[in-house]
Amino acid sequence: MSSLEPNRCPYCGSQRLLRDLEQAEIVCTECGRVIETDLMDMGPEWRAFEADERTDRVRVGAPITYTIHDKGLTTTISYLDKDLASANITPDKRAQLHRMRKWHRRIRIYDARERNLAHALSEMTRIADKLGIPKNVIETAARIYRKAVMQGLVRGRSIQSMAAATLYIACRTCGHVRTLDEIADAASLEKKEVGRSFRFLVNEMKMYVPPLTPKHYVARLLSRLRMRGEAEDIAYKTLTIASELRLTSGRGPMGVAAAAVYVASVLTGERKTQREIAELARVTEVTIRNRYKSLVKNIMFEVHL
DNA sequence: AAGACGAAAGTGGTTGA
DNA sequence: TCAACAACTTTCGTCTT
Repeated sequence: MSSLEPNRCPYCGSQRLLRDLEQAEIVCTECGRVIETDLMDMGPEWRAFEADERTDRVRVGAPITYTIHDKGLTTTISYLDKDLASANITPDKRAQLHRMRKWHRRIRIYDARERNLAHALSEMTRIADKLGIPKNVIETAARIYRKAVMQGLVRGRSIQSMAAATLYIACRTCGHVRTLDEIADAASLEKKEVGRSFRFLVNEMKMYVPPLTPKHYVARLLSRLRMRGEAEDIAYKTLTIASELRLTSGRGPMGVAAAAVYVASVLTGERKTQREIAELARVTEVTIRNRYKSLVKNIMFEVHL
């Protein structure tokens, strides 16, 4: 680590080196040359908003401190094609200046993007860790996010909500069932904000995101209620019939799933209260009742116990 | 007393002119 | 941009177990 870092400027021999962690560089204060770039920062992550973040924020993953990466110290190359004495310059020099400006601009855009990406990635990892979302989903999310950045879709929107939305898309496409609620919660964002970003991304990127059906939710509800076997069977059969009868379209899938689970609990005798199910499904009892009513009305339950 | 039921008013988001 | 609209929630009184 520090033994690998130079303590003497290779250009002028000076030992007055400045280790700039913000820029991840070592700079010689004598001749001003940058000696080392892309230093690894071994210190802890500085930003921590909650008590337990302070303890688990260690130097792993991408840095998220570089919100203002250059502290306003960027170089700009004048667009006046004049020299110091305001005299016109040769066509040769003009062309050179033009090239310099071009690359200067490109490099700045490039590392702004990288920084954005790094920030987003750490955000996504944080959310995913909280929810126990597997690695492959995070990677899918990262790919989608990178694409979004390249298409310029992230600019002007909060990185957090875009990161959360991307993660949600990844969950959907990978078949990993998570509600928008859960992800918004873990990201400490408003559901509607994440939802907006989600819809925006899907529209702009013309992605196909497979819809979530009630069946996706049923397994989770059942396992949280510790129900299996027969109840599982009944819930799935109910949903199959319900979707054939078009009772599910236009309805919130969670409400339908909750109702199916309730039906199953009643039919098998391992009765759960509506409130209990409603709480887990994050819908109200009234919604369960309404779905449940239409299920009962439209489906003849032939109970084989 | 807890749970289920249902009416009525309120909420936030979508849609279509 | 605005109003109509559908789905869902909140609230609350009543009925059932």
